Amino acid sequence: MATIYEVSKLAGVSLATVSRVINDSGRVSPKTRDKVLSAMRELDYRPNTIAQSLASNRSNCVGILVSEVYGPFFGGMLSGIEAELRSAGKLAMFATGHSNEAQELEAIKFLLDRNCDALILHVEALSDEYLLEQKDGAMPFVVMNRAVSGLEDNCISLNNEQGGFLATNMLLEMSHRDIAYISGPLTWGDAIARLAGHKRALREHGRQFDDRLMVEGDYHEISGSNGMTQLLQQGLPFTAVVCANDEMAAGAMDMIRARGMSMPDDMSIVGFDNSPFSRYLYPKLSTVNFPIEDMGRMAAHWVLQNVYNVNGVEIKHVFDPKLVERASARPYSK
Amino acid sequence: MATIYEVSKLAGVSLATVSRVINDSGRVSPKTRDKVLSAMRELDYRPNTIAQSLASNRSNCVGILVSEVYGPFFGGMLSGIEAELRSAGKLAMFATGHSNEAQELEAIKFLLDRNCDALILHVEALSDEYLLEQKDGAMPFVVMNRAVSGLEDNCISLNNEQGGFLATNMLLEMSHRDIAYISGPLTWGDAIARLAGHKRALREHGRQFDDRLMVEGDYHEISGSNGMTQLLQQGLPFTAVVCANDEMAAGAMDMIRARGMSMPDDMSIVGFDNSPFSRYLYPKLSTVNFPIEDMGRMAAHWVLQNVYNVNGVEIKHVFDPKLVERASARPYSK
DNA sequence: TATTATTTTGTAAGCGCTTACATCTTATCG
DNA sequence: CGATAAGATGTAAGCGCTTACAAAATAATA
Repeated sequence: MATIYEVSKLAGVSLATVSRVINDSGRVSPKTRDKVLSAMRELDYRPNTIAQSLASNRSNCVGILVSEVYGPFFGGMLSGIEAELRSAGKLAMFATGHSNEAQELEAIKFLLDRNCDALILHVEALSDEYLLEQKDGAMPFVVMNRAVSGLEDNCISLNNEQGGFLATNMLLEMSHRDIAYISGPLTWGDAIARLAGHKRALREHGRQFDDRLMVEGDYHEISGSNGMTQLLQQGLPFTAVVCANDEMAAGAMDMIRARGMSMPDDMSIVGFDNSPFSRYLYPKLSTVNFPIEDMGRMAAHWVLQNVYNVNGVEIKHVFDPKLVERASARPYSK
Repeated sequence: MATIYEVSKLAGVSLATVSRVINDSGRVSPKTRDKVLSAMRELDYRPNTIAQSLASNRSNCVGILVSEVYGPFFGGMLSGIEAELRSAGKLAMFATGHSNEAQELEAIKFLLDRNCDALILHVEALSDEYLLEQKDGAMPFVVMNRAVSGLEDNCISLNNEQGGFLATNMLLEMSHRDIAYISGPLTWGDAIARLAGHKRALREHGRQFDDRLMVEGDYHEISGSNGMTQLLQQGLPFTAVVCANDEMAAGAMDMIRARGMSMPDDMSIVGFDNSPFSRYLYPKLSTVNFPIEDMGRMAAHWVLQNVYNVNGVEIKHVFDPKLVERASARPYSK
């Protein structure tokens, strides 16, 4: 592999000049630039990025920490981030934290050691305090999917409360009166917010929230079917259920069917996330859209602007969810 | 950030000695090692990986090229690779090729420029010839999901033919006689192999393959429903259909239902891939398992063994698919 | 045209590490 | 106990770039 030295020799100029044309920095006369450019072409020269990083203290890499690389959610996020970064010539490297504090910390260290220029974090176990402490540290970072107060400028999140509201509100406007709710783990902020939105919708429609019509799941399919069983066994009447994510909705639907009920006739159901598979379900699931890919792109923009000084769109910190109406919910008629 | 120089000063030894304890290379007396170790601890020293790479000509990064980072397939693959690499202290960096030759080539260059130590490629547009040419190049690489002849040692793939066979064979053994097939794009090797397996099953059961009962899709949902429509409109009788992937199966199921038929009573259906969502479908989809995560891990092992000399399990180049029997197919009874 | 400002180019000192080689210690053995 | 081998440590030359700073070339101005 040719080095900058060989290029400089072939072009008959100094190292510095070659470096200048590579980085398009400083002034170089058109004539010299051409000489250098053609020398580079002739030698098929490609700068050694490692050496560049060492000398410039810039790696052009951004580290991405996700809980899992698996699943539609993270897939969408990575996809958005990578596309955006890539088109700016930056590299994405990733590590996983598995929603576990020790692993998240270790992954951050791992990425830090790699001399990333910035971090995009989707962390679930790390505390707000920890994140706050890093705010003025050396490493710029964005946090996805959380709205940490005092750290608004670094966060990109969804208005989960509004999403929860939209789901229940739709059902209410369809004249459903008794609406059950299968929540996500209430140790997580997004689950809390979604539930809060559900309650607000109830309140605004003059309905009272009934504890017994709510069960806490863990965002996995099985907790959706278990939750549904529990709800059904109580014998309390309800004609619709909102699930805090699509996985649990899938589980719930399975159970509803197993009980011999049909959807949406006997039971309306709405999910949350608008996962790719939600439209494969039967009936096609009405759900709340989570624009995770757009949010990923936005995170990448944040980095591009704040770290690499490329200016682009204005950063949007809080995204709004939208309802996706399909076939799993329909107006209630006695 | 402390540098190796400060460590050496604090420990009262030379740079070389510190480097030796960092890399656990060469001989260092226990006493000195302790001194160095505690100096490192005291300074919270962490080696600068960029500098290490430059000096040692090793980056400890492996580049991963996938078509998309989206979707269950690539998600599983990345997940497997990352987990394995990570536990060996190696970094995964990725880029996307979008099944497009120019983009795949560019992504490879991008990764190459990043001084990866090896590449894991999931490429669809690049020709066998191109891959063959790279075989003895400077950059070690594994290719996923293809079995290029002459490059067996670098490939990790699924026995797609066998998968296609299993799907159709199951149906045949359930006494179905007329089985339709919705194929993937026949420009791709895996689609061709799956279809070949289908034909073999037919043959082994003394049935003749009928052109009219086969349509070519593109692996997306919509082509599954379109394909199904086409199949149904011909008026030829058939009681089961196998789809070359689960997405198309989802589309086909939708159409079957839209036509007022019910599954598996009026029509049996089997998919391919065992995507996570396949068990959310109704009825739960019988399908052929694609152990993509295991294959990802294996690719990582290949790299670990061939590039980093860490020895582990024996490399398995061709994986066998397994049938996952669920509810969407049942024995035929007139 | 001499003088000064401006643009273009070169020089050389790192960036933080690895590693061949040289040097100095300590153990081994006749 | 001296010679020799083996073990421990140090010296210094890079790895391929960037970037102050200095120097040279060119343009602008009086």
